[in-house]
Amino acid sequence: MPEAMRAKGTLTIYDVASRAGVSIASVSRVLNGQGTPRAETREKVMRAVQELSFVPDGAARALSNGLKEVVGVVFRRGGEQLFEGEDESFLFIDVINRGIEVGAQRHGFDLLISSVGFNDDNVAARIAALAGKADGLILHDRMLSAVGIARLADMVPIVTLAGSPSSASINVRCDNESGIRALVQHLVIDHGYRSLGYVSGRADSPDNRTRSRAFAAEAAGAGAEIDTGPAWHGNYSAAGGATVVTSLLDAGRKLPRAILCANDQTALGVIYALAQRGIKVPQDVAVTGFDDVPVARHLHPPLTTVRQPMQELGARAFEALYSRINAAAGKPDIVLPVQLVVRESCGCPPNPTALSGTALLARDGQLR
Amino acid sequence: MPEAMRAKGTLTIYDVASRAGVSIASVSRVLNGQGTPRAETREKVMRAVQELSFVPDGAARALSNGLKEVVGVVFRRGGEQLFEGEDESFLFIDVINRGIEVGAQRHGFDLLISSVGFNDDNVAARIAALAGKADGLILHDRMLSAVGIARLADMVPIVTLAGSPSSASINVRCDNESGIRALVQHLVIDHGYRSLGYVSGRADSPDNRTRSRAFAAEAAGAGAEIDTGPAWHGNYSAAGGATVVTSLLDAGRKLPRAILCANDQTALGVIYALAQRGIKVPQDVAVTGFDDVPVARHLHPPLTTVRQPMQELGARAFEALYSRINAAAGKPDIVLPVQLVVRESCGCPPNPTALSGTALLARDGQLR
DNA sequence: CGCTTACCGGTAAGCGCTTACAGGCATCGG
DNA sequence: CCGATGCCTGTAAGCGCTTACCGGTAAGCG
Repeated sequence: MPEAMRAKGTLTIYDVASRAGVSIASVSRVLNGQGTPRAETREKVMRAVQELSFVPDGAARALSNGLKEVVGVVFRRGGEQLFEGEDESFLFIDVINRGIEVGAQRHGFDLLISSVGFNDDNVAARIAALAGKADGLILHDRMLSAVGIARLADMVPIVTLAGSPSSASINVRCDNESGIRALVQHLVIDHGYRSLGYVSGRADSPDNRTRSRAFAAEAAGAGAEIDTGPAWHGNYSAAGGATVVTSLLDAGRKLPRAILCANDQTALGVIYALAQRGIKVPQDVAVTGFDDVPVARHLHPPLTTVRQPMQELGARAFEALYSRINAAAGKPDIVLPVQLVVRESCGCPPNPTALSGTALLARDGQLR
Repeated sequence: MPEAMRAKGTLTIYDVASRAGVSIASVSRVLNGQGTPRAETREKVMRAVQELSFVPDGAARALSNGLKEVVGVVFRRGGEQLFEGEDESFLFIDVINRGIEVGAQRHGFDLLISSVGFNDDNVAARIAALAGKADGLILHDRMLSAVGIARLADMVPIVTLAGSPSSASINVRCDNESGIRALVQHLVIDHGYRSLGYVSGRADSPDNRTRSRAFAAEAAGAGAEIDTGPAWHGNYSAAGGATVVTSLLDAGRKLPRAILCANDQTALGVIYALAQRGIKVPQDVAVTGFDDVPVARHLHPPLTTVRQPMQELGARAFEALYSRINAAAGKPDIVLPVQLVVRESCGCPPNPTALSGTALLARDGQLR
């Protein structure tokens, strides 16, 4: 395959050196600001670089100094059948990635992106290949088993998002417990709802497990009844949320006064299914989400949820990885605060200052 | 800086070779399926690779065979002040990127992502650095001047999105002319509107120029009056669209019966500003967008617009780049078809089968 | 005026991998 | 039974860059 870039007369540091009339070492030194080149030398080199519009080869550089300045990011891309509006789901991931990128750029790193389909066979192989091209990896939720992560982790530094910390990898997540607590308290104390249900996310998601556990604990603490069981298992998708409601209703079960959902997507489906059956939100049943994805405010009614600082989640993940790449150790479990966002799906009145739909607002500075 | 990954006992092909009791050449051959290694040799190598969980270094590989299997993607990230809901704007770019990635993965390539802020100083330098790490570059709209692109293009293959083709670079765009034509005809012929206005995008955008020109030509052809002038210059943002309407109104100008917007974001702002002044859409003034971003259907009223095949735009951009990387030439100007999406902002009645809000629909297969 | 000291710049050795080339061994034919 | 013919496998060169090391020149000092 060498014919690939050979075709274009690849220019190298040698070309620059000979044009500038100096040695390749000098060129390298000027380009990297090492040593103390004489002003004249520096100028000759710079001129040659300009004239040839030379760009040093990243691969050679990486090979030589053992640093690629690249971080790999791996995530799942959606499944096959989607709810309309579910396109937005990738927004969640994309916003986090944007945050990673912001952090990365501060250190001259770039992001090497690789998504994995839900039924791709060779996930581990693909991730390994990515690892070979990067200095470290950031894995979104549920990409690899714990052992998979462990194995990978002694090849390259690893940071997981919404996973679990391990001896070898760092995890970054938001404060699920506080978010659920705020939600439960708002529903039970402020609204006085006595019965609650929780539509879970995927069973293998640490975030989901934490939220689920926090839900049970908080509800008990607040003295509310909770409705649980396998019928309440969702999978983070809108379709999953809709299915839960539909089958609950078909089984003749009475719904609790308020339903908490594992994430906003699920809430979207729950609200839809409720509407299908003529059940009013929030008059008959209140519904809440988790994440505060951008569509949340466009739903009818606007969704009460918990905002995760998504950009910052990404930025912190990069920072953690970066220090790990530089051999610095750091806390293996990074937890970011969340914020309750009260809209109308919980039963609160419309907030007159925040028009849903197309309001003109300066954006709250989430990060930086 | 060599201490970076040196810290982790970097394992190399030599380690694998000695553990397997063969030469590094054999290891390489097995790993790449070159030559005809004996079954026994292959097995010994594979076992050693497994046991050590060895992953070949991408940089060394790239240096050796002149192919990094990485494409760089560069785009602008939004400015500072945004409309609420404008977050979605990056969805447009992200969907295209997703398309690029799908195409890339088919050939074992990964995406190296780099966004550029609106007032970053050293854009050219950053892009050049990226070029050094990739086999080719895909540039989103308005990243670099024509000469900038030309200079870059004799370093690495370049594909631009929504730009202009040049002797050195390939461009991929959608069929703006047809989209505008469909819109104008729908408004003039189907609805009978006789006066039209066009809120433009940024003046330096080829897409915008094409749309603007097509608008004038089609309107003239259809016998409609058009309202133009500097007051109609927007900039692709919602704020820009709102400003156009507001200043038109403040200047006491009468609005045309229908307003076409350069993109959906602009339409969002136009609809907002109109609502502010108590002007009804579509009863008083019809409004249309361009792009069909996911929020378009959530607006009030749902936005009539032109759908760009965003995923496919990305996929095609990659394919073009890929063949260019392999020295194959190809058409320098790739144009993809668009589709008129009629909703309610043009004055059409609600479509009962397509509920806005949270309808449950299988998604129309845009691409694969 | 000659020697030390500093400062630059050049030479060359790798970084981990692919692959052209050549050598070894076994098999097959004469 | 010996030479020819392949089929594998190993050796080594080189991809483009960084940097340790060393030699040369000029400046500083006695």
